[in-house]
Amino acid sequence: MSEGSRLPASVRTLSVERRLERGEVLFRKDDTAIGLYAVEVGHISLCRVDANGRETILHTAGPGDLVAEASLFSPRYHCDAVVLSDARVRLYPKKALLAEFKRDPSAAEAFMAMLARELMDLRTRLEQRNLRSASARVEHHLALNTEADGRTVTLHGTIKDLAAEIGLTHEALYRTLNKLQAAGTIARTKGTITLTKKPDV
Amino acid sequence: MSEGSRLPASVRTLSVERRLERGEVLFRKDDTAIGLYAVEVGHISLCRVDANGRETILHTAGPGDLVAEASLFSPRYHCDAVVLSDARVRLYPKKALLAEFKRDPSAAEAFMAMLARELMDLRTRLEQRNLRSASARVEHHLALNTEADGRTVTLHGTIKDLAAEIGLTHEALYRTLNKLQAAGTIARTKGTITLTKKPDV
DNA sequence: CGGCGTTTTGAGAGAGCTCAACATCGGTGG
DNA sequence: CCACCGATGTTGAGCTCTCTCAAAACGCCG
Repeated sequence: MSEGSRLPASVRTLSVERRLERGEVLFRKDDTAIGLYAVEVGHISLCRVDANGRETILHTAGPGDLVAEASLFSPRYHCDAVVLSDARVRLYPKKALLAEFKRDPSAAEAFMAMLARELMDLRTRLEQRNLRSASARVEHHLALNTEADGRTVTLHGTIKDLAAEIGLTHEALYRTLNKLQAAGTIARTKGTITLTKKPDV
Repeated sequence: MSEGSRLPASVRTLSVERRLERGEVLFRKDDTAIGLYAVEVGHISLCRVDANGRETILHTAGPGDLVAEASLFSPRYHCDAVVLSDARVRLYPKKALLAEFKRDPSAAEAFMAMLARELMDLRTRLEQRNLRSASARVEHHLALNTEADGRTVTLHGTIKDLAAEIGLTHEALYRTLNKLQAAGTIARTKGTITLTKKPDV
């Protein structure tokens, strides 16, 4: 889902690996919060069950994502965490983490920085979702994901993955890429997309 | 835009108010990062300009939103901040903020907690945007914004505001609310929407 | 009463989703 | 080496849903 900004190495030693099968429950709402998790493999669904018993998904976390950061500052979890597909996660016990933060302020700062960076990223993604047309979304994504040269975008997964990331069906994405290519906005090679310089009207 | 989780009171005294008119620039990419801003009135647009000179909007911050939290951990800003509509913002100088965090770890913790909470909120919002149908979005929003009773949702602005918040046109929202009401899913009064108990099939 | 913004309803069109079929590419095993 | 298989990539056609543009009813305030 996300590229996964790593937790500082100093706190990684405090973590515990855990493997889970689909359907298992990582934690439930109102369970005592023992820490946050980093998803390494698989998917975890965070959801809440309403008065009618229907569940509402808050978020689906994939490899590289953190789960329940807020549990660090709360005695209990605020939603259920269910394993969607066989997963490997890493538990960072909150006690150890908070102690480490107190012991080493730079670790705390690194964690804050990580949260802040992820916030930025999410806001940008949300902004992207406000764009309705497929081409606008694609261009938005491309414009913000170029290499240093400002024109080349390296694809890190399949086109289907990209489609999911930007909230389009893969068919729509294929067609949009074709249109953009035909229009001369982009050029494609095996694993990259290049933005071609547009004349300034 | 958001409800606006406040910064801890202890750091508020470190802040400086500033008023800006539409079109003014709060900061530019690569400017020295002097701190983060809290938007109190108006809107700030965060954007980046690509190689072709076209700007891409990363985020639009409104009252209650923080801007450039990541600047705390970076020597320079990473995008432009332009005033969209006459605004009042509050600058929290990073030096003072970081010093305060070091002096009082609980302030640091409170800040972290705030970031974590906002992350949760944003992820949920992004999840909501993955729902394509208007009714699904509305129900998602309602299910997650009930009062303690789990059934009543208090509207804090106009319906138009709500429409913008969940990413629909106001027309679509009106029609959807009508449908849900006709279907018996919700009931409406002046400033509230109530979820009516659904029979469990 | 007149004006302004919200609420509401109507009609039409476009864009992406859905379903479906087919091509392509790697990997696997006979 | 070739047949097979699954997943990705690609294209087609129809449909639904929301957006857009328009207009009218409503409520609030000066």
